Amino acid sequence: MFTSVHEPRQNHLLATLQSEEYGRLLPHLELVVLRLGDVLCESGERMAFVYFPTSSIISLHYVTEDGSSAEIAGVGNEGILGISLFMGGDTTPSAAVVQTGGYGYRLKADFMLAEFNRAGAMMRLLLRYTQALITQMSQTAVCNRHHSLEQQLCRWLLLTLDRLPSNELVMTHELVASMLGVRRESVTQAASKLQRAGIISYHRGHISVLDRPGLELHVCECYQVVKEEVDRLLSDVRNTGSDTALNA
Amino acid sequence: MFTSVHEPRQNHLLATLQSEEYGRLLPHLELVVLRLGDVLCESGERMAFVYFPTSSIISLHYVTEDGSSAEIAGVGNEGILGISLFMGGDTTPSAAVVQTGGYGYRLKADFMLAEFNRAGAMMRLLLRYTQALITQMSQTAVCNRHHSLEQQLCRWLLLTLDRLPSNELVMTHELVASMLGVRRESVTQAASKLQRAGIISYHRGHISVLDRPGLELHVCECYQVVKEEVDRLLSDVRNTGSDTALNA
DNA sequence: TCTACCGCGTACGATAGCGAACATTGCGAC
DNA sequence: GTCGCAATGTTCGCTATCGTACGCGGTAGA
Repeated sequence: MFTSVHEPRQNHLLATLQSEEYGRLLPHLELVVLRLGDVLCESGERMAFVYFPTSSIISLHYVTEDGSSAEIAGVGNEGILGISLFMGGDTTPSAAVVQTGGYGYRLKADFMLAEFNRAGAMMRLLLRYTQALITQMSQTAVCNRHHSLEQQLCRWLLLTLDRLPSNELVMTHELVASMLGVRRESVTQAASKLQRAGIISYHRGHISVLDRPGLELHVCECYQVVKEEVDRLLSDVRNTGSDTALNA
Repeated sequence: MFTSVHEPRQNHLLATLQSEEYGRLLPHLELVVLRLGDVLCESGERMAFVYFPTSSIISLHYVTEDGSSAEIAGVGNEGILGISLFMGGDTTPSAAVVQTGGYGYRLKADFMLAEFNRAGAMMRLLLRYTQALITQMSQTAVCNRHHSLEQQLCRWLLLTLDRLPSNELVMTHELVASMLGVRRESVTQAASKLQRAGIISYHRGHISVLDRPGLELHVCECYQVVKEEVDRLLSDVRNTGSDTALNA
């Protein structure tokens, strides 16, 4: 995918850790290749590992009884897959599927849990990330209710773009449709409208964003809400840590 | 509202606590009356208290820029309002409004946080509840995407019913509409259909459920998914607690 | 007792997205 | 090269829900 040097700290959560915690984790972090379509966790299944994406993106997905699907939230280099492990439920009704192929690091679930249970900086960081994920899910619910497919497509493109180093997504209309929970034809319509406007350009499974400011003009508020919450919750981790200070 | 004796343990979270934790909390729990429409937390505001509803229900609500609104999730006697405090973010983009008047107990935020930071049974319980809340939000997103208004109305009625002692809701169509994020007229249509089917009966701000099994026939899978996750996550708290055992 | 407003009923055109069907066109396997 | 399929384009009727408008009865407050 990207032939640059692989480094766990390409994942923002890992990058935020102080050297003490990071040092404990490092020997146990295992580089993995995540291919598009890989199912990292089925609905109701306990994960043996948690994943820290670096150049990949994972989609939290729910499939209804009648076979329709919808993305609940996405996990990229800003986050971690597997929060149910430390939240205590072990499983979730949703599944985890690789939405954009790339790299990531994984960590044995038991090791992750032990680190969480130290109740230190790592725990506080993971909880803040979980709140960011909650915001993402909430906005998905709101957006599904009130905003047009075109707006939702823009939101999805921007959120995906923010997790990638380039402006090109390897992604078919069909796949986008399964993310947004709509028909492929509806995505084609919305996408071709954006293409005619010169905002994006696509061809057989590749989507390029040509005019990012243009995308931001078409998107609904949901994008900004999510982005600002993620920034707020995961940037200034240092000066927050409730009662226990995080000193470097 | 209900003239029975008030007791904090009418809230299921508080009822789950062992005597040690409960004993620490009890002197600080303050009985409060929550009236329909009360705003317990504005969007982006830090709460001074967390709330444990007993006979009341609180709605987590998002209001869009154009004034539309949608419920993200509800909090009743099974839960707690104010998770952002211990998750570390302090605030959320959504607001908290009383959806059904009644009683509840509140606790000073600082005290709650101190208890959470003991990293004991209380913390694990709150995290499990947070995961249940996440499931509720996820299903809201899915349901908004794929299911009909009638199904969503049934889901909402059942989830509300599960949190109340009687089969009567004090609730106008207008209010239900603002919860589901649809027009009042659409709610009237769906509700009158259910009334004609003999499943519910309503009159000027009061909705009675006459045939609960009938409701469950009309509801989508989302209700069961949420209910089962809440039960799973909050019933068998005893035999789970990761590394630290909870012995009575 | 009267009246204003709240809660609900209903109707009508508009529209976004659905479901199904079918056309077109690259690209990869052979 | 060419064959087959994946990816996208396009159309048509359909339905759920919207936006708007207005009617009507019940209930609370003067």
